[in-house]
Amino acid sequence: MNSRRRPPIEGGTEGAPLQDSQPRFQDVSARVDFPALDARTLDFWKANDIFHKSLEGREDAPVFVFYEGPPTANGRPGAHHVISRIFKDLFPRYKTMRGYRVPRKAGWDTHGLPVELEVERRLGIDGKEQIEAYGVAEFNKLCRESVTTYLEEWERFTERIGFWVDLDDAYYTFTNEYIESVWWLLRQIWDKDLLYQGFKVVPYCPRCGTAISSHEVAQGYKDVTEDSIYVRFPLTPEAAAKVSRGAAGGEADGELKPVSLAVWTTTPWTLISNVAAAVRADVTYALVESRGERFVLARDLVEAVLGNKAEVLREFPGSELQGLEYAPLFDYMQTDKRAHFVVCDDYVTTTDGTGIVHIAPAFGEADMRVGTDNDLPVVNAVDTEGKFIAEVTPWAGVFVKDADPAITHELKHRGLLLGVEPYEHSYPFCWRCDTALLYYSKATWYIRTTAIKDQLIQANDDVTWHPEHIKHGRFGEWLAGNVDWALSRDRYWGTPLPIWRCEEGHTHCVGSVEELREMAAGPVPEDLELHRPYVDDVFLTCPDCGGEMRRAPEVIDAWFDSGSMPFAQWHYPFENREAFAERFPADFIAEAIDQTRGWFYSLLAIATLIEGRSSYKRVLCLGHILDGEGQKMSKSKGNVVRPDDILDHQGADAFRWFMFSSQQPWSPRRFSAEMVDEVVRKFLLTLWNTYSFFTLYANIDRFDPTAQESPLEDRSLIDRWLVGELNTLVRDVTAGLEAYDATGTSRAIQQFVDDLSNWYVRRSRRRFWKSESDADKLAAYHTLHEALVTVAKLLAPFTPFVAEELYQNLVRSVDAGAPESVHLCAWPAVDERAIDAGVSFDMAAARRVVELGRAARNVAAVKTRQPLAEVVMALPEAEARAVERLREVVLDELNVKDLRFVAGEDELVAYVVKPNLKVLGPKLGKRLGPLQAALKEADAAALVAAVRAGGAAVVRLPDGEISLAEEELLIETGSPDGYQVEGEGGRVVALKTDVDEALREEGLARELIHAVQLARRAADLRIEDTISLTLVVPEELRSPAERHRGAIMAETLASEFALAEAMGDHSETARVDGYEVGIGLRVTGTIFTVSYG
RNA sequence: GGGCGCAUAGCUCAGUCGGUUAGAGCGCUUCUCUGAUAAGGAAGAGGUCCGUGGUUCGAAUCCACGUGCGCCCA
Repeated sequence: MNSRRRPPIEGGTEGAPLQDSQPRFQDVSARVDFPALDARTLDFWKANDIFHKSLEGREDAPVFVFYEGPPTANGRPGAHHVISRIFKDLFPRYKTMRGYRVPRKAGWDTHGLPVELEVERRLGIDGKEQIEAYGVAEFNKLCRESVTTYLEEWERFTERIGFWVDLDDAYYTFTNEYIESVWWLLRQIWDKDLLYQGFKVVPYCPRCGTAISSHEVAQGYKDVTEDSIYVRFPLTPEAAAKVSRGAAGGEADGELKPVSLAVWTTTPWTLISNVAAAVRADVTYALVESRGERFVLARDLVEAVLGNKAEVLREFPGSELQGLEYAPLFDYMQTDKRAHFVVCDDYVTTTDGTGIVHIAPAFGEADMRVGTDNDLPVVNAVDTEGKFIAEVTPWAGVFVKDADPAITHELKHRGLLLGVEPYEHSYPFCWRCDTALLYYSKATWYIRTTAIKDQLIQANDDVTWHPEHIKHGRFGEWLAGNVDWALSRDRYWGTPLPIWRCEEGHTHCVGSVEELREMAAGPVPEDLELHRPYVDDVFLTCPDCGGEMRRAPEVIDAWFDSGSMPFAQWHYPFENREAFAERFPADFIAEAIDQTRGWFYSLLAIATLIEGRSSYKRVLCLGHILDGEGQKMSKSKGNVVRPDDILDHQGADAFRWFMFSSQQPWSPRRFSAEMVDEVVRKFLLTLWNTYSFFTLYANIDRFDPTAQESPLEDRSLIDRWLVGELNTLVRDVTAGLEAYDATGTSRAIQQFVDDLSNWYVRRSRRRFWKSESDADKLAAYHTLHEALVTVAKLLAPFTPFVAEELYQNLVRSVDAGAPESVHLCAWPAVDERAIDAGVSFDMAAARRVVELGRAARNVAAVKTRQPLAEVVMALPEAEARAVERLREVVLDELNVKDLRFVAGEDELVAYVVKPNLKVLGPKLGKRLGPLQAALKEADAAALVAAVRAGGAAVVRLPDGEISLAEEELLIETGSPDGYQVEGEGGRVVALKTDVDEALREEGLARELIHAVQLARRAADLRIEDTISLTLVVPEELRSPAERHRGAIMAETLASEFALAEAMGDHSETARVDGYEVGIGLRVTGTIFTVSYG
């Protein structure tokens, strides 16, 4: 047993063999307070301006361009903001270490409806009328304040999670400069004649008198059951004749029977405004007769609508119906264009109704589009309060939904009603007042993005998407179905639409403040605020007619603001033309997946309109955060995890590591404090303890990594193994991050740290303990130090705080010339020469047999503390040689005295033979089944003997014999007497389970040692305390205790040892091998004053 | 209602080109190791690989349809 020196613990200095009183590394407690570590790291970064140093002095370095998708700071940051901000941090940090200059300009999104709603809520007002009564100037002032309410909290949060971004140089979308750039962009679009005013059907709340934005509508969908009705649209005689052509009985009686289109609708009140009926060209329709009347409807729906009595007279494609005219049901409304005829459109389906859809362009988005495509009039019989207008005499002033029964009754009275059917569907209601929304057409400004659809698709082709499927999936299809961008909003707090119009109808789009001043009819205040209401007070002189021009009242969609950021963050083109040129387009952006139709689109669309290409080359889509039960986090459910709870307890690195390593970034992830705890235990603490272990012993031995070297080729196998694994890790993590794979890389690092702690350090512990300071010990220190330093660098982008802590202590404390921060270091380079496939192979082989041996021990129920005589193995030759080279490791791990190999596993096992399906499948086909049955019955040993002898195994099947070669069989094993065998994949490990008297006594001695150690701990002794040990043992344990007296004393630090009849002070009792043992301990001194021979 | 995605152990996730007994971690039970560790090791219990049908000698894997969930759009 080696004599060994114990490390001094706090205060244990008397007589310590340390000559150099200064430890080189700061002592590291095994206990760690990550939030405190975060705080001191943040202080260090701030005090030394590390972030800015990572940008300075790199003017010649290639630029890696990152765009910050601006969050809105009118609410507190939540757990879901953590994920995007840490992914936005990971890759810029990595690229910085790869030598790039990565400027990171922060940004804040400040406009939009959510901001207004928040202010409305705070003021206790509701709706546009009340805002105007309150005063737009004051209202907008509050909006401006609102978006900065939580700015400080956001900034603190951003720093706290370690997101490095330049907060001091942030862009805000509400500044005059930003707005001016947006105006310039709109002017470019205007000049291309792509900005126009049109009609849009929007969801509208008739009670609130306001349009409802789509995200508000989404909150208000409910499943309701309403009466739907089937009505007839009587075809004109000419149309009826065309449809009836060739139908049996059509001409027979000489007189043409009337024919009606069968039409279905869930909103009878829209029939007043009907202008057309739509069919689908490629659907088969039928002319049918039912109870003496003739109808046209989709063939597949005949039975569902009219029952099985209907007789089909004729079938024809929908395209045949195109253009046929019918008599309008109501004539209250005049039309200024041709109306009331059949059109074809692919949006018609045959899942409900009749396959013929009634079209009222004023009341449906699809209807509006069909109307536009077919040049139909827009007829609107409803006022802004949702009531019928005066022309609709019977129901003038009645709320449309309330008129449904009367309209239905009227149709029935006129013989136009075919039936009424309750219909369940989801319908939107106002989220504020719960009134059923109406779809309503409304004048709106558009960008004609459809004109550049092909360019958009082409621009998207150059973008790399993570995950890949979004590119041609969700996003690609969204682009393919592109509709014009509805740009205007009838609101207050937003970038004002820079369009002025005179009474003659001339319009002008202003592209700069300077132009505004030039065109203004009167003086413009020097410090004009470009928001409403101030900008509304600026009138221009019309260049065409000299009349007074007033600004169109709308503001623009806030998505246009954020999508303008590549330009507007620089006040481009009025300033910073170079900065823009250098930083367009972005190499990388990252946001949550819901931005596909938000920022990802607005960025792409605006850049394509202006520059003809995408403003980002690569985009990472992030999934949403769910709670521990997989429910969406929402304030109303109260299941929101506050980031501070995690940051204050587990720290930022734990939060980050969880996000990186738990799931792919784009999958929705469950999240709870418990899950982060697991990350802390499994990864951060494992790493920390390895680090703590290193500093403890390195300080005792005054190890200086800069003083001496340990050439790799002179190091032991396990050192070379670790260095090889380390370099493999560097290679894999580098390749992974180049491919933007955070999950695979973080998992690889975690696996390495596990191997480092639980294999390398555990196996090497005694090398650090031993008292001789030889080359082997030095090599162990170098190896562990290199591994920890390299891991710290690899971790720097992932867990920047703990990486910094390790680096400062492991590198900076011994090398003042090293870079000031781990984040200023170069990314580790792979030393390909250190990757030795042979060494990896050897260690993997050794670890496999150790696992098999441990399994065998457990199955045989022989404690590891009980030494065994031998382990016998049958391994493939290369693995046997590998295990031989690592003989000592295997012996120690398995606690056996000897290791030997046998040539063939048949010395150790009984066989089971199975067919090798991969080989036999293609050869035998359907005969496989019978063969499997036959092999179960066969004499396995004989078959194995036959094939091993170089021949073939012959198996009898019902349809004849079959010869099988060795490679066509799989041979498995089972256990002989006196041994416990475990086998797997052609490897067999047999542990000799017989225990002779000497082994038994040695085992008992180890049991005694263990009992004494437990007693030491129970008595709260320090590690370095030496003791006087008294044992009271039964007769059966007397011999082991005496025979292994030296080992017991050495292991338990006993300076005196006696076997006694009765116990003294500090006595404990323990059970050893079923016997009661008394243990007496008395402290006699410390290790440092005692030596062992 | 439409588009896209996901679905494997109680939970979180792997599973390569279609192949033999579907794995890991956490949790649970039992055992074990241990004076760096909040750890480590072994075994056990726990599986309708969402369902149905198809292709194939063979499907968690490929195809079709369906169900559930998420996102986006209605």
